Amino acid sequence: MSEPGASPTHDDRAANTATRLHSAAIHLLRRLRREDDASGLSAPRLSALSVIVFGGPLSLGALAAAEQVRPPTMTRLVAALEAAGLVTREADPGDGRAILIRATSAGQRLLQEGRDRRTAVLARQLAALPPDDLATLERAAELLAGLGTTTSPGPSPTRGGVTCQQRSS
Amino acid sequence: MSEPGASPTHDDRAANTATRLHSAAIHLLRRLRREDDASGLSAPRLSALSVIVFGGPLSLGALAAAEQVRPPTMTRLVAALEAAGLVTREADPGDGRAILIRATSAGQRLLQEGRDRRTAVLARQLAALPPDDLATLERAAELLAGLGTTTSPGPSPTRGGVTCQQRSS
DNA sequence: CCATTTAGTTAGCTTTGCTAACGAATAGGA
DNA sequence: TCCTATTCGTTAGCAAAGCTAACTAAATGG
Repeated sequence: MSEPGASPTHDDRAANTATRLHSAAIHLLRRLRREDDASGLSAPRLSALSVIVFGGPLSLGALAAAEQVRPPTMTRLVAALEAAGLVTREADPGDGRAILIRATSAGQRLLQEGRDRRTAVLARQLAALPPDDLATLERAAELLAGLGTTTSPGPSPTRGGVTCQQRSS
Repeated sequence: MSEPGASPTHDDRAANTATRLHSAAIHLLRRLRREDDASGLSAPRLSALSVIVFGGPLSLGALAAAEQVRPPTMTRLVAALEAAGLVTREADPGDGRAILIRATSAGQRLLQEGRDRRTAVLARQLAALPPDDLATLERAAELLAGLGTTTSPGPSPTRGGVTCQQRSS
């Protein structure tokens, strides 16, 4: 990038870091996916359930938007969660077209257990790091979460009615 | 976690950070996937091509291991890359069972362009960060890449013949 | 009151992951 | 030397997750 030997510019470092974060994200998720079997819930389902649990009852469209997925995809995910007894689908009293998706107590319970199991491997690896490295990753997670939400200038209000940032898993 | 109000333990912070990194990785990749169409190459193909380009000619098994994927999955990915003229498959002169996968010049070119495009969005966001935040993420990417390779105790030898750590994108 | 828009679903396709089962080639022991 | 492991890659077949296109039902609005 730019002159070899010259100290890299800010933009060069950004591009390089973007590539490496991209790679890291791919491999991190591939590793964590191995733990899915234990909970019986795949990553997309677990992620959607997480939004439902923490984001309160919400519509399918809002859920799809929060998960950055098209409505038909979310329809299928919700159907699977409903079939598993983890969420319910009720008519929205204020809008006959919309539905309200709500987590059951079983869903809340399973989320906790499943997510814990899923991240346990990573947590164990992180716990083995020296404290300052862990702090670096803590801050990195914050920064990465912030990247997605700062697309619009200004303080940006509620961002779709979902509590946001709550969503983990 | 642990006592509310008490300062969190190292393990608590590790668990918390694991959850947030997990979430960040999911959403980061979902955002970047949107850029796939431009290069015509999906994330798994781009990632595999990257290993081939930077990891030199290597066997299918080594490639599958590097990508943390089963051999049949890699067979299909390589077939797609070969059909697109991005890699070649030649017989290994030293082992009649194995094959050597090598990137074509078209593959090298496309990797560069495709990966740049794919990470451009992220790179732009990163470039907008203050230098010390960018440094934090640089270090985080290093740490995350290191997590996957330190599973076995001891210095761990060649790990499958791949240069390792070379793999970017 | 009818036209337009919006919310969700259904249908159908592609890609990616897996396991199981197989053929071919290598390695090692009797 | 020959016969059995083992290993490498492929094929076949399945499930999950993503998409677009097309549809129904409900709400909006002129």
